Amino acid sequence: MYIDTFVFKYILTAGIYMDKKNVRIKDIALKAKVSTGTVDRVLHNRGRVSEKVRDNVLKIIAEMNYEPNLMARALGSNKVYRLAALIPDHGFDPYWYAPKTGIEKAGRDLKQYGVNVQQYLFNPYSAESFIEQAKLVSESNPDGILLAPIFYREVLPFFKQWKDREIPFVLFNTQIIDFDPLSYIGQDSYQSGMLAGKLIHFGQSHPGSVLIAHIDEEISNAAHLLKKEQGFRNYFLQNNLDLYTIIKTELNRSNFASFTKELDRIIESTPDLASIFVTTSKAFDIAKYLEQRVIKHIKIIGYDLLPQNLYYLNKDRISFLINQNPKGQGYWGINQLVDFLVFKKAVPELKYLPLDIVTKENLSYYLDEDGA
Amino acid sequence: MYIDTFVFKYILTAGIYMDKKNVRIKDIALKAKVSTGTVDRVLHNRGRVSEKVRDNVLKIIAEMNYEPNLMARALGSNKVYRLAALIPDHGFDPYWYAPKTGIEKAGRDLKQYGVNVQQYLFNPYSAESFIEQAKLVSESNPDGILLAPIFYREVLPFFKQWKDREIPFVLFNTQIIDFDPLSYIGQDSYQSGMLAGKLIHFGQSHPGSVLIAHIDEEISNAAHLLKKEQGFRNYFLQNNLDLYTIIKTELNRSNFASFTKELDRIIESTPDLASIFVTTSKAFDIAKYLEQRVIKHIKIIGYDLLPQNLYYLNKDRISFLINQNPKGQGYWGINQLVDFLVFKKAVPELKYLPLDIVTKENLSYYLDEDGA
DNA sequence: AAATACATTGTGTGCGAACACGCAAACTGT
DNA sequence: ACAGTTTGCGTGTTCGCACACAATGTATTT
Repeated sequence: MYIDTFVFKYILTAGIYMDKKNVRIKDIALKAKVSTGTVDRVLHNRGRVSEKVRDNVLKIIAEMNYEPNLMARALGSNKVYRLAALIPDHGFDPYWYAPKTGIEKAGRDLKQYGVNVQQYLFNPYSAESFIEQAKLVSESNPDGILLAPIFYREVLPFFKQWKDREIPFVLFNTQIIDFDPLSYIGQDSYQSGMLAGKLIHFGQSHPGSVLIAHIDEEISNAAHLLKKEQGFRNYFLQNNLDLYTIIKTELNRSNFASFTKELDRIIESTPDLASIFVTTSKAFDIAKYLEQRVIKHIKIIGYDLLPQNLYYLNKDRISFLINQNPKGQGYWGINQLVDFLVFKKAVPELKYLPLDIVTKENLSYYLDEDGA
Repeated sequence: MYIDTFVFKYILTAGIYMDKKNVRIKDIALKAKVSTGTVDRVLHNRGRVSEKVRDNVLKIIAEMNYEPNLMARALGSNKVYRLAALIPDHGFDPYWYAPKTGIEKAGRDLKQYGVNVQQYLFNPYSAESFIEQAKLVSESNPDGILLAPIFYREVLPFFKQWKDREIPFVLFNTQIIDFDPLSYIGQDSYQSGMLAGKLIHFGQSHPGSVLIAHIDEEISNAAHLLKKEQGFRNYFLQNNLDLYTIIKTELNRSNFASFTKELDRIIESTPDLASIFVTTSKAFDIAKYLEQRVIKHIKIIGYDLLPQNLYYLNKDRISFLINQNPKGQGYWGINQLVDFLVFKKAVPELKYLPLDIVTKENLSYYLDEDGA
């Protein structure tokens, strides 16, 4: 009778049990007195196996605590997985540069597993552009899709189509629960609003006015922003900080004159304004304005590590940036697809990434992180 | 002539170049008109190869941009790597629980690569205990070692020994550059002091007194603490905040009476004390003290997500905790060893982990993170 | 009783790299 | 000149898994 030598190889040394190598299909076959082919059939519900044998094999698999060797699996199957990433072009909004790099990093890391990521970029301000690229994605018939579904109405037909064709898709940045996606990767907007509230409250011990500024050229992300606002307001409510006055504005960067004018109006009419919470990644616009007006006492909290934001962060014009980890969103999004497709693991349908508080002093650690 | 079909398989679709699968040794052999064995010899400087062939193969390797398939490599070699982790027992100091879990997570993740991690725990307050466990590590003759070298003098002979025996070792938590370790994983203490300075300054816009509290039963970590203090002080210096008075104390928890008495003395003699920076993971002791004395206006900044700290963080008695990512230190430490031993990658000799600013509102994301 | 159908189980090959082995040609020395 | 050594290179097996294919066995039919 054949017995693998390794079974004996890694036994006790000085009473300390050394984990032996993992159980293989072969070991199970041996113990169950069947061939590896049969074990394989049981494991993958492939072909037919008699009740009796199946039950026995399953029992032994459980007993021996079998876990497949993922490397051997990936090596053997040698399949190429083609993934599509459908994201906005960062030429239109620099925010989208980070997810792109995360996706690219994931692509590099996973290349050895036969993963191939193709990007499809669309104009975040044009629904037609989105539809056009989404069609291309569909036509390319990928094995999985990662996308930032910022056009709710327009994306739904694609979801339906992908679901019918059984192509798994992972969302990031914007959460949509229709047609149950494989997974959503992103930030908890409400909670990040709370966090911003905490930071502002901490930096402003004496009550005063606080401005919430929504700066975006479109309202396509409105759901996000409103959740942030809600979280922010609730922080002050829950902590009974009713001496703080919260005011709010919606600004449009495309018209610089009106942008400035509106801010002028607010500053003038709110002498006790001490902090501004910018719900989008455009805090630098406020910082620039304050710099021009030589106003130094107003603190800014914003989002995302865009170069323009970092410029003002390093000048201490922006106090904190909340990092929504956009690079990580791209990175983990691809990883979720691969976990599902290649490694056949169960993937959580919701993955919130950390809300990092970034300031001048700890910035460097968040810049070139490995996407992890 | 034999040509692999895959070379032609993944070519252009609609003008988009699809990355083909990775180059294999076989492909190189084919192009260089030698056998795979020869390519292998060139790659590993194993056996002898004529100048001419060697140069040609090297050229083609570079040309084709060959990258070995790590999975195939690990699968084939089938070696068991035994790693030793030499860390303090968290029974003596709960701080060490997190690194332990990180090490364990890494062990689980890497088990499939034939990695086996054995822990050796020592009493962080006993040099003898450390020596004893370090000896056990040496005797077990591991393939690699991860350790928190908190006893400087005592660890040096072991470093020498391991270096002689060519056992790579990675340090975390405490940086020691003698006998050049493979890598150091940890935090930048100076920078974290700066960060604490920023936070306290932000929360205390009106000048006042600030207390630096070193709380530890031993001074074994003193180098750390001093660097933190230095960074902290330099924040105030560099920003010309000379209206802030920085005072300092060293407290000892083992004697509760004197601990309380010293704090009483400071509080009394410093009426404008507004913030306390605790350089160790024992901020909860200060929080408890302030709670007992019903003092609410003094803000605390501390380190590390110990359960006791979290208790006071959630009660808003501690404003912020700087997370030194102890779990990540363990996790990445093991990973460095594996990258070096198993995957034969180059590993950075210094890896600083992010200094996360943790508050009640973003705590949850740092608690059950995957160690990444 | 032989032929056929179908249910069940076993065997063999390939994935990419590592490495042991082996064999021929080119040297070496006496 | 011939045995022995060194040099230079090719072959074959292994790792664990997936999957195609081959080979059993059992039941039903003619």
